[in-house]
Amino acid sequence: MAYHKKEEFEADEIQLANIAKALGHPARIAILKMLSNGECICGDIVNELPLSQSTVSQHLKELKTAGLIKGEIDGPRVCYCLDMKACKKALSFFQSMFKEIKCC
Amino acid sequence: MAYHKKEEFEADEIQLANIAKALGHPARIAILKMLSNGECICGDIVNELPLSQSTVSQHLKELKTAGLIKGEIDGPRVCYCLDMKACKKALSFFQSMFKEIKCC
DNA sequence: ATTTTATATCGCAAATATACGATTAAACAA
DNA sequence: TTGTTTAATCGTATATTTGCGATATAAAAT
Repeated sequence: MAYHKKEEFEADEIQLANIAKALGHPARIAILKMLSNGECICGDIVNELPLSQSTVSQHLKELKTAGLIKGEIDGPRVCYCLDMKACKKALSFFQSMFKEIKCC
Repeated sequence: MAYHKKEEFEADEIQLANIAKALGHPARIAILKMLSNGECICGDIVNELPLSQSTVSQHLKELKTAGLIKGEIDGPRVCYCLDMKACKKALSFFQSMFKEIKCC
């Protein structure tokens, strides 16, 4: 029992942790970088990463679940985009986290 | 074989992902918040979190390994502090990540 | 209607993370 | 020295993540 006590923390701590967790793998950082450079098509992302198609798809799903990206069907392809609202919120989370430190 | 392909990514992607991963649990977010509020003593942190002493110690170790905090022995206690240099670097990483988006 | 192309999902194996109690170690107090 | 307090580490159980190939699905082309 009790092998995850995550729900005992405050909502905003959980939310920030979830976003951070989604960023916690180099493949997902690389994906976000590509998206922010305009590389949006799923297949292009698959081709650039040293991972199989199914693995990349899973990473994309995690980013989508975390709310950081959105996928839009474009013919036979899927075009992914950063969700700017969510990204900005994440950034401001991090900023407030690291600002006004009163520690030793 | 090959159950982690993380080393095949670029160094800065790995570095950012490691920092994000360290932030990817609400307990560690809560710890960083306490530290930034001047609550530095290990025992105080243990008392405030709904986790056992050993578990909190593990979370502290992860934050230390990620370079986000430093521990200093203070008599029988240990005083933890944010590593401001590392935190600022992390923040600037996130900022550049979420800035200048040219996506759809 | 069939085939091709692009993406998602399933099922599984290995790796890693999370949590705890028990134990150890280190500093201080008596 | 002995005991006490504080924090780290060990051992272990369970949960989650990572990765792949195989399969399913859905749109487009033939």
